Amino acid sequence: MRMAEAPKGAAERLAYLLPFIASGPARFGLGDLAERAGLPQSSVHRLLKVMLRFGLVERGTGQSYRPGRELQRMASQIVSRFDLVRSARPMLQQLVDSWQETAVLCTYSPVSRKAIIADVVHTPHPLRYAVERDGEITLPWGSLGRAVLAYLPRGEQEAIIRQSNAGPLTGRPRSKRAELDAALESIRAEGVSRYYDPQIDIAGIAGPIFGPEGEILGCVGVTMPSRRYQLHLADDLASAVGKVARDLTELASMQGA
Amino acid sequence: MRMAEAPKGAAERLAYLLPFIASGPARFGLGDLAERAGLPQSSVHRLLKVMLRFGLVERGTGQSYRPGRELQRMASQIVSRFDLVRSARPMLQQLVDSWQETAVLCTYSPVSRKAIIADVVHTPHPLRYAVERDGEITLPWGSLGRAVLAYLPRGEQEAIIRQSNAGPLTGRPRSKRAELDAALESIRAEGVSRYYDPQIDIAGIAGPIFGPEGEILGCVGVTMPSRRYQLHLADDLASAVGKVARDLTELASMQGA
DNA sequence: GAGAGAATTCCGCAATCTGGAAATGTGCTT
DNA sequence: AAGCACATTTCCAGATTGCGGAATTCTCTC
Repeated sequence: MRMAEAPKGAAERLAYLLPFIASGPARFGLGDLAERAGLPQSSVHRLLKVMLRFGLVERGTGQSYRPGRELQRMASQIVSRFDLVRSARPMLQQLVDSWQETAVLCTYSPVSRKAIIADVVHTPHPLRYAVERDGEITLPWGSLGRAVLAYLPRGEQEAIIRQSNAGPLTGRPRSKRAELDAALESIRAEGVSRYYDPQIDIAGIAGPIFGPEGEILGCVGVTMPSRRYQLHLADDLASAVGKVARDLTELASMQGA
Repeated sequence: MRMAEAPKGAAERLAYLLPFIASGPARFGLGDLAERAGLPQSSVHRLLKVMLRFGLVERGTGQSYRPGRELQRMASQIVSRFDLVRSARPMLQQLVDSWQETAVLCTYSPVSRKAIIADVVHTPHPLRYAVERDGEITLPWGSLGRAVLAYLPRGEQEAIIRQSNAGPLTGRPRSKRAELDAALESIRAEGVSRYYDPQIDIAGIAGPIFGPEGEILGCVGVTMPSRRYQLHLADDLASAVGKVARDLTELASMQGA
């Protein structure tokens, strides 16, 4: 969907294709992949031959490819050391049980410079937002995005802010830079990101999750309509969310992450 | 550890390095990786720069690299569709509860042409074999290996048998080819692999697990000292193991695997 | 602050990659 | 069965990109 992207060089292109395969359908054709990736078929075919040899893809029935068992194996191996999603599940559930609001886990994707919704436990309330797994979250908006943005290295922050200003309008004027900086600073000060915007009727609280070397992995948070936000004891909710985030950070540091 | 392996070309080398990173330590140096992979440092460095750009690796504190968040993310995504290891866990536990013998889950790695122990639940008996996660299993021996080998395409079977004959001695003469073929045939006939060798005091029963397109993913099985094997009602055990294997196959087909 | 070891850059040669187009293969329809 | 449409695979010549030993720079350690 993005344009003006066409990595040069075999290694770059292989790395570039990997996510298309990992997140693509269980069966796909050469043409599909070439189109999705925006690369010439003959080039994709050459790379696919390499991946075939290394088990990253395999041939399916008829003329089709599928993600390879070696890829599966590697994925299991990586995840088996530390599975953030699995570790977080019961905690999300716990948050929903206690507060009756939707709990979300996001992981940060350094490449797309977005946070991706890795897991959700929905509120029992009938009024709730359509938060779905694998959804993308742009970092400068909302409690979830900002909980991540606040802890990114300065340079990356800059790039993201510039990029999302240039990006498509989101229905409201971009917040002023100074305002955003202040918000990020206060997130770092409190260790929890709060967001409350009655105009678009959304509110939330989120806490950052770090890896063993202090790099930000993602965040946990709860989101709700801003009207319901007012009914909660926000500070209690914030400390509950903060605790979950810290617990996950600790887990990530202990296990290999 | 293997020699005479040095993939030519950037794409091949990138694919070649991936598993070293995925299964390597949480922190590693350029030199480490270069040595483990048997490639010149400058080449590895060039590839690492590419991976860096794609988030497959990241810089750690000081001079070190670590597996990247993009790699984690992809792994989670792949695993979230269908996690054989997670699905199998309760079934392994169940087998151990019922039979008091060590239950094992293996996944087949097409590249190394071996099965890899993905999970184990140990028997409560004090006398048990040292079966450990991530351990490698050569296919021509044992119930586990053969449960996989029996369902591999003919060509791959040939390669594996030839390769392991040429390989290091394993303490006993290689079984005759005709004998092995007969064993594999009977495994296919029964749908379960039985192995019983009083000489080295080991026995086991294993069943194959298939993916959505009929490709073999791995196997589940129980292993034990051959003396204990005689005490069990082998047919009941075999049907229990077979059921677990079929259930996992069905799960793998329903979910995206 | 000096030294050891690691990571990074350099550079000329050439092997590997590139992509349009042609050839081959596969599955579906008549 | 035969033919058709579409997807995959091969081909090719030009040149971009990869290659790796050696020199340089950087970073921890003592």
